[in-house]
Amino acid sequence: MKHPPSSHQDDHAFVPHDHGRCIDAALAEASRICARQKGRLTEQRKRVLELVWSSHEPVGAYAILEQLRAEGFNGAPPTVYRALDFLLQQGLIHRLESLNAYTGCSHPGQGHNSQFLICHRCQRVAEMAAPEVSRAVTQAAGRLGFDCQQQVIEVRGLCPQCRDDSHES
Amino acid sequence: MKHPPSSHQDDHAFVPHDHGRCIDAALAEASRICARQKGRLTEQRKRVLELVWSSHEPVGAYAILEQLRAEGFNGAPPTVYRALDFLLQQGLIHRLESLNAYTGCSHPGQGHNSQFLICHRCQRVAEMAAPEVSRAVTQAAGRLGFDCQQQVIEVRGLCPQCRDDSHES
DNA sequence: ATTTGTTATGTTATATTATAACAACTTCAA
DNA sequence: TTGAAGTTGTTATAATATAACATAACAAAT
Repeated sequence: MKHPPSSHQDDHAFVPHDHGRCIDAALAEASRICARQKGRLTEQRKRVLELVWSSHEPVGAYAILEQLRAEGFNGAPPTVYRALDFLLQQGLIHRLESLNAYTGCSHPGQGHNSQFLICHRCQRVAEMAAPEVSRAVTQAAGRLGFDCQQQVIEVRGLCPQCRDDSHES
Repeated sequence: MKHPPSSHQDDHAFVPHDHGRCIDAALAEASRICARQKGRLTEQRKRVLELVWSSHEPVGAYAILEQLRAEGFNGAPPTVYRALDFLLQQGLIHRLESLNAYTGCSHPGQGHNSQFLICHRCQRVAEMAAPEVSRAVTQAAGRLGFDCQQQVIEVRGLCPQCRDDSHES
C-alpha cells in the first residue's frame, strides 16, 4: 500500500532513513540555535540531546540517566531533568505528556504548534505541523471565549508501516 | 466583554452555575450508563465519581484518596486507581494526561473525541467537542498514512473570566 | 590576574504518581 | 450452594519528578 508523500513540514520518523543524519543535523542545528539564543549547550546537555535523538522513539528521563551511567557518568536524576528543562526551553526537544517522555524537535527555531503521532506498535513518534489543526483548535476554543496559549496534541494509532503490517498478517 | 453562547456540545465549566446539579446529573447518568453496559457502580465507585465531579477542577488520584480517608475510609492507592480505571472504562471520566488528573465526562455514553480547555489561572477545565478539530486531526494524520485511533488534545490558556480579569487589572 | 555575579553541576533526600502481587470477600447465576 | 467472576483489601515497590543546599565553572569588568 502506498501513501502520499509528506510535506516538508512533517518529519520522516516513519520512513526508513539514515538516522545518523538526523542526529548530526539536530546537533548542528542545536549549536546554532543556542548560540543565537545565548544558551550554553554544554557537553552534558549536548549528550542528553544526542540520547533523546538516538531514535524516533521517545525516551524517558530515567532511560537517559541509565545510559549516562553506563557511560561512566555517576549522576542523579536532577542532572538529567535540568538538561531536559534546558533543551525544552531552547525549543530543541518536546515533552510527550501522555508518555512522560521526550522526543527531539524536528524543526526547532520556528515558533510552531505541533501535533505528535504516536505509533503504539513500533513506539515511534512523528512530529506533524498542520497549521489547519492548530487553527481549528484556536478557533473552536475562541468561540467559547477561551484564550488558547499552548496546545498539547498527541495522537495514538498506527504508523503507515505498522498499519500495513497488520493488514497482511 | 461578551462572548458568544456555547453550543450544547460544550460544557459550562467556565460559566457560573449551580454545580450541585452537575453532580446530581452526572451520578444519575452514570447509573443509567452502568446499567446499560452491565458495569457495577458500587458505592465506592460512585463516591469516587462524586469526588471527581466535586468541581470543574481536575482531581488527582491522591487527592481523592485523602478525601476518602478524611471520610473514615482506610484504603490504599490501588482502591482509588481501580475505581478510576472503572470509571474511565465506562466513559464516565477522562484522564488529563498533561496534569495527571481526572475530570468528569460532560457527555458520557456518546462516542466522541473531546478537547480539553485548561485554564491555568483558575485551574478549571472545560470539555469541548468540536468535530471539525477532531476531523482536522484525523485528516492531517491520514495524509501521512497514519491511522489515528485516539486523540489527546489538551489546550492550556485562559478561560473567559480569567481573561477578562487579567485585562482589567 | 582577581574579584564578583551568574550559571551550571553535584548530592542527598524526598515528593508524587502508579502498579504488581496475592489474599479475602461479594455477587450472581447455574 | 457452589463455582466462577468480579470486587476490594493489603503490602510492597516501581516509576517519575522536585526541593534544597553545596560546590564548581564561567564570563565580564576591573
